[in-house]
Amino acid sequence: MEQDNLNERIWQVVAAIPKGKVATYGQVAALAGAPRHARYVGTVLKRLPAGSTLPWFRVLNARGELSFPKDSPAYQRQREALEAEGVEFIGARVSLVSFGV
DNA sequence: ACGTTGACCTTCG
DNA sequence: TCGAAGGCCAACG
Repeated sequence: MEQDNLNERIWQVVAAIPKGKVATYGQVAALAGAPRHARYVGTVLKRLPAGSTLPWFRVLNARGELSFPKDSPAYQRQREALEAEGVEFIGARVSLVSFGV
């Protein structure tokens, strides 16, 4: 099924991230066919509808860190979810073991 | 239709 | 390695 909406294509890419792996916004955008829409990926995830089982927590920024401030509840929740999948955290950074490169 | 915002990325110092 | 500045493009008011 071809998604004409870039929005839905991003969902497919994020959903295609294997468990225990992570991807940057830039990579998700590139795999979605929009190398310049890195920011838009974040906008889409923020606008993500409730009830969607999309693994948005597997998407990090280019620095290999979470996109939320450390004092944010979402930050701790995302980090916990990633560690539960076997993601190796080095301080505030992640091994950035992408799935495709 | 215009200006501002933003879960970003890359380059320069 | 870290910090600041520029660029990019869709969504929102």
